[in-house]
Amino acid sequence: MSDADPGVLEELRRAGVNRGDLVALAVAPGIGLGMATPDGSLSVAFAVDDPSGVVHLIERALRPRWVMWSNETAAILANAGVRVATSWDIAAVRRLLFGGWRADPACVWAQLHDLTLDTIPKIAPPDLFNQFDDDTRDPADPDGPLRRDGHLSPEWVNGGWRESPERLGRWAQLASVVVTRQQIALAELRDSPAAAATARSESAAELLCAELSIDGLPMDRTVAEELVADIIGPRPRSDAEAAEQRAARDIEVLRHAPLGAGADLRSPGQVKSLLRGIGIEVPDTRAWRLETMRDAHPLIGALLAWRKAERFATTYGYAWIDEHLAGDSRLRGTWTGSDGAAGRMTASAGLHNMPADMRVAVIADPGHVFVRADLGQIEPRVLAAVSGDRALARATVEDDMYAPVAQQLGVDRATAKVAVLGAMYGQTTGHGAHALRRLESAYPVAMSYLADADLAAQGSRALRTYGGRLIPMGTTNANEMSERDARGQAAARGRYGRNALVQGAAAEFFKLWAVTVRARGATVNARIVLCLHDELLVHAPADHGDAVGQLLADCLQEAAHRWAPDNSVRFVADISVIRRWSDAKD
DNA sequence: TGCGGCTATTG
DNA sequence: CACAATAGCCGCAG
Repeated sequence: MSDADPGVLEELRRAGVNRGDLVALAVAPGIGLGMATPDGSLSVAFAVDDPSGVVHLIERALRPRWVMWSNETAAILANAGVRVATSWDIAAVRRLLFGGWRADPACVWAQLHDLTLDTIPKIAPPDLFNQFDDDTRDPADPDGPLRRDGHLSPEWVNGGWRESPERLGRWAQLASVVVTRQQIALAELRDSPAAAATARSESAAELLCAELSIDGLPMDRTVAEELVADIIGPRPRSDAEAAEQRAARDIEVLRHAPLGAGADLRSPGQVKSLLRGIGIEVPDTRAWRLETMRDAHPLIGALLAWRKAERFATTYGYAWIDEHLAGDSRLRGTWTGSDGAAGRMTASAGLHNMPADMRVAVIADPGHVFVRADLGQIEPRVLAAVSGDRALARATVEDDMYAPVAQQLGVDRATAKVAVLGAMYGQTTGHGAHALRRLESAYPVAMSYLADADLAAQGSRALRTYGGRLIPMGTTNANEMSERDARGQAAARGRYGRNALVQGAAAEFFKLWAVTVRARGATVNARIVLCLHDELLVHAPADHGDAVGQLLADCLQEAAHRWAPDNSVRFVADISVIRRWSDAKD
């Protein structure tokens, strides 16, 4: 650790930095570190090999809220083993305020300074453009981060900010300017009083994402490979052998076809022709459709089995294991805190859509357990909370809220469930239509909340979730399509908007729960290893298994109280302590 | 080579 | 077979 450390801590103290105060941070390993406070009381920059070490020191002494341009900073810290408690993630807050996906510094800066996004300068080819570049520079500060037109310099944005300690200091200063403007913008959202709280939990979720990407999901390679072998056979030793296995799988289906009828089973069109050859006419060849005609011809069953094997061969086979499962028995993907639409967490490497069969290979380390918890009926409970429907809220006192809803509607439970889900997804036709009318009279507040969202989205008007996240509604070019198509598109937007408010609020609540668990679990070495929309998988020392289970339940109540302070809606979770993910009962 | 369509998996 | 996502392969346009 550098000699500068005690000094910098003193400087923060002198500047009056306390627990939870905003301190903007820019780090570049091997170069240095810059820090600044929004009120200008502190601005430091110095060279240091391991900036994360300095951050760690300050974190232990003061625990400020670290302002970061994006979770790249969180990743640098976490890679160095430094896990800060709280942050203000500028990119995450930008997505909250303005929706969409783009959140790079140039874009954030422009938007908060009322500059149009299409005037953002792009990086120029070095030799061609240098002569013109001078025109845009600020004569008083030619190498500075700001251009005369107010935009950030593309040279700075594209890595120039980390070239020297001085530049890191200025980069942190700019971040501290941005955070103040973001706070003002959040406060101006009068219809979304929760927005500032959402900004903090979404920021913490970015810290969690950086850690999830680094930690990975415990997975036993031997068990995973055995499972793959059971389904598609042993690992091929050459490309030729792989092709042989592939052909052998194809034969198992094609031997049921009329003599000479060949088809590429990977081509939906050719499969349709193949089926026509055995007297089966279908609009598409999806599994649920073929399942209903399994008895019609032995080829159908063979084809469905082929599909399952093919899925493992192409997506979750040996190549997937080799690419994503590291030597330390961790399956790693890249996590993002908020997708473009409704704000759910997403992950690559198939972490969110891994076949359930693969869960047998997700095994806790020796001496450890998984504590798994999944929220029960999260979307209808969230609907009750965000719409403020007292009648629907009363139903949430039950573990199974569909039971009282069914009683209220005078229908059976299955019908009630389909009706509620249909209302949230926008189904207006078919079997659900009758029960939907009953729903409207029993829960008018919740149903009109959904209908309003539907109507606004149909009119391409942007929406905000309960937590304040903007759901932008793209306008489609209606004069390029028929009247019928235009109506279909509007209806699709309506369904999308209706669902986005429920799914989006549920995602925000889930993240608040997750970051609460992250904060409280640290003291017993409990680490979240998977977030699955309404389910948390926590890896913890076996001795603490039951305590962590209780902690997950406590954190849920804490999150519920902070998120919807009137406590009218009850949230429930199913919690179990297990050694393998597949041991959880569903 | 890029992209829309189809398919499968998860919540 | 509604809402969301990631991911692979095929077929077609350029």
